[in-house]
Formats: sequence, C-alpha cells, structure tokens
Amino acid sequence: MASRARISPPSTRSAKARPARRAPGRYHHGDLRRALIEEAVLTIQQQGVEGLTLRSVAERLGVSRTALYRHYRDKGALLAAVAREGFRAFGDTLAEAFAAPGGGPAGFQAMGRAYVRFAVTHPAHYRVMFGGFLDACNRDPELVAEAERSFAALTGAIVGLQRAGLLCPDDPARLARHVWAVSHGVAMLAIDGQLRGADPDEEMQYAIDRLLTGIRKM
Amino acid sequence: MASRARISPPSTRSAKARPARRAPGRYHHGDLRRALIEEAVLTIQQQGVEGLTLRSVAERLGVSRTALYRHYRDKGALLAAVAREGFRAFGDTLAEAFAAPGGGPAGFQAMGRAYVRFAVTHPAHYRVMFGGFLDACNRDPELVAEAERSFAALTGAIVGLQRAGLLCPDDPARLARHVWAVSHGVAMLAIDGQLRGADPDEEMQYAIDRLLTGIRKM
DNA sequence: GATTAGATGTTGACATGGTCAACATTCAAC
DNA sequence: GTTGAATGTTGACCATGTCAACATCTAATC
Repeated sequence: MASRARISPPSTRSAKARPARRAPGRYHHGDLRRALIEEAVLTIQQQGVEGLTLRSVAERLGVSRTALYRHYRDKGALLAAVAREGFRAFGDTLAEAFAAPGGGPAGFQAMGRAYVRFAVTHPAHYRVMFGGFLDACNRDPELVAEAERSFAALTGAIVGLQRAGLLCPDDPARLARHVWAVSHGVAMLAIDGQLRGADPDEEMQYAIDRLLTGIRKM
Repeated sequence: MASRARISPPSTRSAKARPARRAPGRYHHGDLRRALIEEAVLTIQQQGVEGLTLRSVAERLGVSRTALYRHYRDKGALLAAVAREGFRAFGDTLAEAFAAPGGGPAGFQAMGRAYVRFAVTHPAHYRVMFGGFLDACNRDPELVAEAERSFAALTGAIVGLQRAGLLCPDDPARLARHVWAVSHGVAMLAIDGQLRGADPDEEMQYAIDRLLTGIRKM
C-alpha cells in the first residue's frame, strides 16, 4: 500500500506544503532541484501554466533568477520534470486504486474515479502532463516511460476484465484508448471548470456507468 | 445547407488562404480586423498558442506592431475573437451535421463525427476555445452565447432521440455533458497527437458505438 | 472642392521575462 | 589545506506586450 511516489511527501515543512526557502545567510539552498518543482507546481495551481515565471519562482525561493539553470536546461525542462513527477504519481495512483479493492470490476471503477480525482486534486500536474506544454525535445525518455507505465496500468486492468469475461473482447489497446478518452474528457472539463457546477466525482461515476452499459435505451 | 459562418470564406485570396497583407504604398490595410484573426489562426496552427506573438502577426501582415490595438483591446481580446469565431463555426457544423441525414440516430452519429472532425480540422480554434487561454474577463457575452448555442445543439439532438425512445431517459443536460466529455476527450487526444497512430475518425466512430452500447460483454 | 472629426496606423519607450557569459562561493575528495 | 566540481550571483541582451504621443487617411459636411 505504500506508494512509490508521493507528489508532496510528508516532511518537516509547514502544513501549507510550502517549498523550502533558502536558509538566511546560507549560500547553497540544499535541495533547490526539488524545491523548484514544488514551487513551480504551487505557482501553476495559483496562476496557471502561463502565469509561471522563472523569476518569480526564484524569488519565492529566495534565490537568484538564474540559479535554476544549474538544475534544468531551461523552462521547458522544468515543466518536463513537473510532468514526469506527475506521471509517476499518476501511475502509482491508478495502480493503487485498482489493487485496493482486489482488482476486478470494483478495481476498474475505482481506477476511473481515481483518474479524475487525480486531475482535480493535482490540476497543475495534469495540465502540464496533457496540456501540450512540452516540446517534443523535452519529452525525455524517462517522461515517456512514466507515461507508458500509466497507460499500461489501464490496459492491464482491461485485459483482466476481459479474461474474466466481463468486457467485450475488442483489442485491449483500443478499449484502453476509449476508456482513456472518456476519462480524459471528464478530467479536462472538470479542471477547466466547464462542468456547469456538476460534481466531478459524480460526473465520473456516471461516465463509468455509461461507459460500461451505454446510453441506449434497453 | 448554406452555413451561417465559415471560418475561411472562399474569397479572392490565394488557395493557401493567406490573409491579405496590406497593399504596398497604402496606409490603411482595408480589413485588418479580420486579417488579424486569420493570421493568428495560421500562426497557432503552425506554432501553437504559446508561439503566437502580436509582433510576428503584425509583421506578417505588413503592419506595425501596435496596429492591432485599434481593433482589439489586447492579446486576450484577439484570442477571444478567435474563440468566438470558432464557436460560431462549431455550432453551425454540429447543427448541419445533425440535420443533414434528417436528424435522428444517423444525425446524432454524424454530429459526433463532425465534432472530432472539426477539432482535427481546426485545431487552432479548438485549442483556443477549450484550452483555457481565455481569461474570465475575456469571456465576453457574445462568446458565451456562441458556446451555449453549440451545447444546445447537442442537447437538442439528445432530447429528440429520447422522445423517439432511443436513449435512456436520464436528464438531457446530464446526458449531454457525458456525450460532450467523450467527444472532448477524443478530440483533445487527437489534436495532441496522443492517439498512438490511430485514425481520429475511426476512433470517434468507435467511441460513438461504445457510447451507445457500452463496453460490457453482452 | 475645402474642412474637419473620427478611424486607422506609426514611432518611441518601458516593464517583464527567458537566457547567456563571466564571476563568486561552497563542498568534497585527496 | 588544496583544488576541482557543484552551486549560486550579477550584468547584460533580446523578445514581447503595451502605453503615450503623433501621423495619416476617410468620409461626411459645408
């Protein structure tokens, strides 16, 4: 049950999960690499990806504006790091949600709910992960690998249900793309505030039900 | 069958749909307001929304960098205009697709296909429309009205199918949100190039089929 | 046709932001 | 302690959005 990756691991930091500023009087920060990601995430949550500036991140961490370049090639690399961390936590979340009820149909549904819940809980990560802010050059292999792992979790669950005779026998990859599209659609609308007041959790539960049984009148 | 709004009306321009540059020697452009939108769309298609700069748009139109401000309050207003035009064409496209086969189930399916086709054909518009690039302040009433009209086209189609006893009797607005989420998910994955080589049209047709009948084994 | 007000477009300037080059400080291994 | 690598700083440059002041054109009026 222990997760492999937590986005904000419980640490000695304040309850607000504020990234560590450099201790006063010290020249080195200590863990600037990590603090940069955390502060970037915070900023994105507050002001959106477009509102993210390296200078404000540096200032908030009490560090000069170019200190970042010792750890990331450029702004895109920082965003890629955010995305990579996001995919790692995302994959873990999906896998855990599926495994918790012992897999099977309950696990499948739990995974769907966890998908949207992750997006709503970590909109900054989700937006960077899927918002197309990453240049092709910034899609480092590690990032792609993490993304593949997330997708594999979904495909695996589908294959399991098919073996149990609970899902139609279409190509698992095809089914997975469809399930992903549905989840992605709900997630995007939810974090873009376009659900017209509907509750994201309930919206996704409805989507899962309709996903399984369809909307045609029986 | 005549559409109320075409995104690129057939005009005297070249086949490349290049927006008109200012005629050499002339002080006024003639229709800068419209040319700005077209050039913005072109740029977004080529370089993404983040790659859009007012200066390059102006330069491409052979106009000074601040000429834009005689027609739009700021960059956001230009994007809002792009979105508004997009929603107008989008609503028309959906309505036409539904009406062409005489409505009913065939119209519903056609509308779904048209949804994704629009996104794939006009990714720049679609991204601006749904990508969250519009500030709340830029959501002018006209834009919201056009968006509502698009959504109403979908809801209307659903109500029709319900009356014909072809769809489950859930709240039409709820059903519409679900159908929209599915379509939006496929569309976003398609224009983000995340369909792993799958054909968007076929992907959407599959989604429609599963949307109607579900993925559970019969 | 001359006048003139409003529409349209231009130039110069400024603030913000990403990034590079050169330099400073600290840490860690010897 | 010495020293090379890691880490951080300062100054500068360029691109971009935007404002203020000015220039030019169009169209309506006399």
